[in-house]
Amino acid sequence: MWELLKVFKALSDETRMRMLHLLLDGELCVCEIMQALEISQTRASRNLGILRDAGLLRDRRGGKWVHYSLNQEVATRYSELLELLRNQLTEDQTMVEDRARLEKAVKIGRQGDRDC
Amino acid sequence: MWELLKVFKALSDETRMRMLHLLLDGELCVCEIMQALEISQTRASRNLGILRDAGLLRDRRGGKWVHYSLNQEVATRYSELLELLRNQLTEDQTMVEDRARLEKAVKIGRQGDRDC
DNA sequence: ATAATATATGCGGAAATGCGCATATATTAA
DNA sequence: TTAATATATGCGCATTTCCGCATATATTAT
Repeated sequence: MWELLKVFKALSDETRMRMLHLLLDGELCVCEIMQALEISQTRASRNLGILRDAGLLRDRRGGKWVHYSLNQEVATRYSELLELLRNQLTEDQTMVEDRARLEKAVKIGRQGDRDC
Repeated sequence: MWELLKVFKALSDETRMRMLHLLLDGELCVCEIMQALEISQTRASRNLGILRDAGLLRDRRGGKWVHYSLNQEVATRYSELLELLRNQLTEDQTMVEDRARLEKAVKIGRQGDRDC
């Protein structure tokens, strides 16, 4: 019960719902998410950490960047939840805008560019 | 998005998860739920109201009692969520105990007993 | 080595949440 | 009517949550 409760708590926040929705389509780094959602670095990092601690995301460092993606094990156990997010949110105006900004988003400070 | 967010917020609380789980098996009045969960009347009423306001429950007055049950329209839209609750919680020790207490629970003050 | 970039985190304050107490409201019984 | 029962709610307080600021850490470039 506590695991499911932690998952619901993690999902009960607009910022985190938007993050998770973007991550349904694949791995992203923190700076891409900040740009897509137009939020501060602190806010992005904190909320991604909450989703990770709830078991929904995993992270992976690649060079300067930390990449977040769905934790497949948990994502499978709660696939109904993720489908719900996809179905109910994809058409939402906020999500449309998030995805539009994500397309334009760039990993900042790319001189060097090793290991994106 | 706001509707789904409200649903997640409503579910992100232990008391409300337990209530909803009991209500998966059918309509209950406030005093039955207080007894099953061993919580105060205030706490029961407040949290049932939150689940109702999130659209998950409907209420119906019958005599002295207010009966809460799943809002079928919304429960259908979010059936995946309810299935998740059922699958992940039914075996949980807390839920087993809640159901045991519910079986023994009685509508208090039954002299008269009109309209249960 | 130093500098620049990307992310995480301690701290503090503002806002939201959870809940008990007392009380209000609704219904029924006498 | 008054009394008893079932539920809802205003208020206050303790706890939690959210987030910005400043700063720490990690990595890469020079």
